[in-house]
Amino acid sequence: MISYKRVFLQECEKFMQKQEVTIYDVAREAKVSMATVSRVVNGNNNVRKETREKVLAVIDRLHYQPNAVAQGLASKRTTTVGLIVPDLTNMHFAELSKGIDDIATMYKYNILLSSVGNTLLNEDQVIQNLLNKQVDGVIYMSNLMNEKAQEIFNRTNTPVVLAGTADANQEFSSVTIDYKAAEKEALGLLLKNGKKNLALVVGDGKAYVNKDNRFVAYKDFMEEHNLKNVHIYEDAKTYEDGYELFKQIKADNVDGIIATRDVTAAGIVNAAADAGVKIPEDLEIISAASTNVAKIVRPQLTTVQQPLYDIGAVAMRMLTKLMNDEELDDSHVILPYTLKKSRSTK
Amino acid sequence: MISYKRVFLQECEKFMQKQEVTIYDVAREAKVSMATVSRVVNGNNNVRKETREKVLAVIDRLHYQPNAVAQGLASKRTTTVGLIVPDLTNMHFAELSKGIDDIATMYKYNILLSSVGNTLLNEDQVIQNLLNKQVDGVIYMSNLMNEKAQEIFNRTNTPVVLAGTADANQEFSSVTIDYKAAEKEALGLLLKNGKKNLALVVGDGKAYVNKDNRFVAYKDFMEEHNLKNVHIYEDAKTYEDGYELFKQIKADNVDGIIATRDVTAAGIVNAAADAGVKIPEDLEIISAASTNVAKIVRPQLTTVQQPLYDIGAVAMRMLTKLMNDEELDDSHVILPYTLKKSRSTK
DNA sequence: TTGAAAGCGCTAACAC
DNA sequence: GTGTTAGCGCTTTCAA
Repeated sequence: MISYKRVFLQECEKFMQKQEVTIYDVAREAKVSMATVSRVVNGNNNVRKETREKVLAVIDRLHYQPNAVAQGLASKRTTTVGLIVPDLTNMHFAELSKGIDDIATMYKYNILLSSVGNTLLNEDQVIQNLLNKQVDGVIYMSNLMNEKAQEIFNRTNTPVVLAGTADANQEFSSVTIDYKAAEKEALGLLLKNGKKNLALVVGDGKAYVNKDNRFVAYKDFMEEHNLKNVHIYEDAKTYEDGYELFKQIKADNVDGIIATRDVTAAGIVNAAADAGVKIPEDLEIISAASTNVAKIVRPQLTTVQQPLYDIGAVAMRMLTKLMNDEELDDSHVILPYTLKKSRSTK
Repeated sequence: MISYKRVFLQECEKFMQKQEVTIYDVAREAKVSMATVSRVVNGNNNVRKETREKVLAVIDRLHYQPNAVAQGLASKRTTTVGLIVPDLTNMHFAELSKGIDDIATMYKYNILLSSVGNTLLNEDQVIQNLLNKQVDGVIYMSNLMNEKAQEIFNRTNTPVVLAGTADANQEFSSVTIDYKAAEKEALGLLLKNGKKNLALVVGDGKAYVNKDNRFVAYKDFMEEHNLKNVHIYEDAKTYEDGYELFKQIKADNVDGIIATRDVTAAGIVNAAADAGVKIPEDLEIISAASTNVAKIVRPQLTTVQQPLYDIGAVAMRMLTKLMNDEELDDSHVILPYTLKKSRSTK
């Protein structure tokens, strides 16, 4: 019965649209079983050389390509990993993604992308959707996981690695830098340069790196050095936000700034220039990120150099191990950063 | 027999790891057939209200989530589209991707990402891999499709839309701007401002937008206006490339530049400033792209504003129609651009 | 409105 | 080294 259908389809194909060649067709043409074709396709060694060659010839002639969806269903592995990212147009995430992508490619994984910046879908819906697609693993780079999302991750066996972020309880594997130490070192530089009225400019105040790290480090530092004027500016996400914020900064007599995004820092720098405020004489500024923008703006920004590409790459490498049921040497990798001095500080 | 296995698994689940609830389990618990559960899950109206509610209650209780891989195999639709992009850290592609992503989300498609910047895999291998995963459609935004890739696309029924690029023969649906007109308008501005020694600075000279559009428009323009000194600089991709290139530009006495990337333009601008060359008095420059960088660099860049987000969004919308077997009103959409004058030209 | 059953294209025991 | 066969979890006729 099936063979009738096959024959019919074959006849159709001659006149109609492009065929879908299946493993079944290859087996028939090569006069072997499906299992043997499967073995050849998957590089299994238990195939006689001549058989292999015969099968490969047919595969070539018929332009056979395995259906990865069927493979996925049968083998329970999709060779696909989910990537959860807030916004690809933010260079921070683009750089992380590149590291992830390169290692994923190396290990023959595809990437299923999910943005969560969008308000159309909640984060937990996005994650559930990804898991329903049977991804073998997930890399999470968003700012803060909500409770529902955590619950979902806990209910599944799919391994998860956080890249460039972490959860407060360290329940998930993660790759980060020491954000607190970086923050303190940067503040230390400003203080050493004689600045006393130090401010913190961040994008999302609720993000783990800010709330649980930079804010803490900043407050510690201020207390340690007996500095009373605490200035934390939140929601400064764009160049324009930075440019606008400068008025406030000036009104507050701030003379030293750590900005978490360098587009924001660039906005502040340009606004200062336009207002005749001299950098670094009257105002010093350090960016906690470092993309192209940091070297394009004049004066060039002193930055905390995060190894974003490496963070992504290491996270993906860790994920490949987890997907392979290997043990991790370290579930919470902390990569080194460097404070790169440039013209926006003395 | 099956039921034995089920019972065994259920017993296991109580002690062991997290379960995988299937449509079969839901059907049994709700005392209906798999078909009915399937209908409920897929919002089919042919289900009595009470039955639906009963099933939904069980789904909720069991935390049932459909296996999208199995759905894909059975229905031959994966609700996934492939995205082929050279480099996500290039803002041009990041912006395009955002438009694509938003519309994809709106239509409930996931995005399977494939970078082709990587030399590990050829473009055609990447594309074949995407198709093997049974994506319902593909958005292609790379620079130039090689022949093998075209062949693969032609052999498949999977619809393809090119975003921000096109093929010379217009065989594929595409969304672009009128690159030639934009180029000529920009050159016209430089000429009007008294610049005579006009140069073109591009990244990839083999890219369709350059080879078949900007180069052609440039050469036309030069001929039309009887300008003899043709200067085309290729492979200027980064800020540093731009900065380095300035020496050559100066040596060639160029006084007007169109640069296709604004990081490159920024490099040229900063190099000019460092060399004491005045912009726009001695050298005018227009960027054919416009990202944040164009407004951060001083003097701000005059740019050709491409509606990148819209190009991506329209391309994805077109793809949804093609995947739905709808007719397209127009297979080659051309979106408007604007020449936005700023401080890098008079 | 519901159910039974035949696939979707492949993998992986298991048998030979 | 190769074939047989029973699934993977779902959709989709077709019949009732």
